[in-house]
Amino acid sequence: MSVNWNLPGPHYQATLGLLRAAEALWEGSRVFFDRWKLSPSQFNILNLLVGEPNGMSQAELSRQLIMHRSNVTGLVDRMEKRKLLQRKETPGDRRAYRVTLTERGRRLLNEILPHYHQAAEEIWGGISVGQANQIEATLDKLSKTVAQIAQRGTQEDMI
Amino acid sequence: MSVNWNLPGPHYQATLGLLRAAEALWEGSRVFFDRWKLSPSQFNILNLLVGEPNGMSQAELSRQLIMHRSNVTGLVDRMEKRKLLQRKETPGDRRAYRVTLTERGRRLLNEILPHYHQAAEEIWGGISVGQANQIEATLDKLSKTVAQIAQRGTQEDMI
DNA sequence: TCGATTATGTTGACACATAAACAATCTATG
DNA sequence: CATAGATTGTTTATGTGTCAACATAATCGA
Repeated sequence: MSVNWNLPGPHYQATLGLLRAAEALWEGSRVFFDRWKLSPSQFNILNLLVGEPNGMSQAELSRQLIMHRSNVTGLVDRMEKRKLLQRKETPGDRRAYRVTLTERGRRLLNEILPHYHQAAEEIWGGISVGQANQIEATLDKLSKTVAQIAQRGTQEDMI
Repeated sequence: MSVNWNLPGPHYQATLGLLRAAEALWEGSRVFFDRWKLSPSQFNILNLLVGEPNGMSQAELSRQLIMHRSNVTGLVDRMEKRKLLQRKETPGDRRAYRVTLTERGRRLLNEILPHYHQAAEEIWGGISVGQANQIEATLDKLSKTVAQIAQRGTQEDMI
């Protein structure tokens, strides 16, 4: 008895801190966009669509935003109700919509972007672009590893 | 006309990447805990309570987890229904509960922890403890800055 | 061309999160 | 002591997210 079960490894605290920081960042962005009654996802949709004059299908949006199709339905519903977006029919495909920015949506995005850029500069404060990129790269690697590990647990009955 | 409005600063991409990584990490932890039908928040509750033989009030939980009181109600409801937790009355305070782990909750946590520790080691892979701590520190600083900036926007009508 | 498969969007059931409003209770100050 | 204010937990409304099931429509292979 009393083998070294459950002993936290050296990276245990770092992982807890990482997840806490990730959550704090996400929450911070939520509060930031609250001024304009937008969620981070809604901002991302505006940001994606502004470069697409022909719009995107909801399925494309769900892939870009890494979220389920069914969630896009509700997001687009609410943003369409606020007249930030509109659904147009897709020529040659009677299933899909083209979701495009309205003039009102474009105006809102242009109102937000300067604040967003300024916030981005402040967030990184004294950190150099090189360092920022390095942290981003590390985080990106970490995210991919996490995704792999997480997936592995759900595939224990593989062939 | 044509001043440098809306020009993305050098940190713009890094910020987008940072938020994307944060989201990916959070999503990864969600999928990881899914094996045990737990959400990350539920795991955090188990993890908090295991060190508190006398339990915690729901208000204390909400402060530790940085979430709204009303959310704790539902989380504790669901976990109590699964008999992972129990609400006991607080002597001397008829408003509050003491939320404590059941034996079943303790067993579940002990089942998860080894996997969690192993995942933590894998996530950080070749990264040294020193580097991990440095990244954690940087992220912590970034989170705090984000929180400040986010808050500032909601207080424009201050005295 | 027919039939199976795949793709798209919606719905319903559920979980998780916030905020506001409420009742019950505790606490501190006059 | 009395009462005004703070704290605790719940409820309701709303938004965000998942998943499974569904109807419709497109596509591809035999």
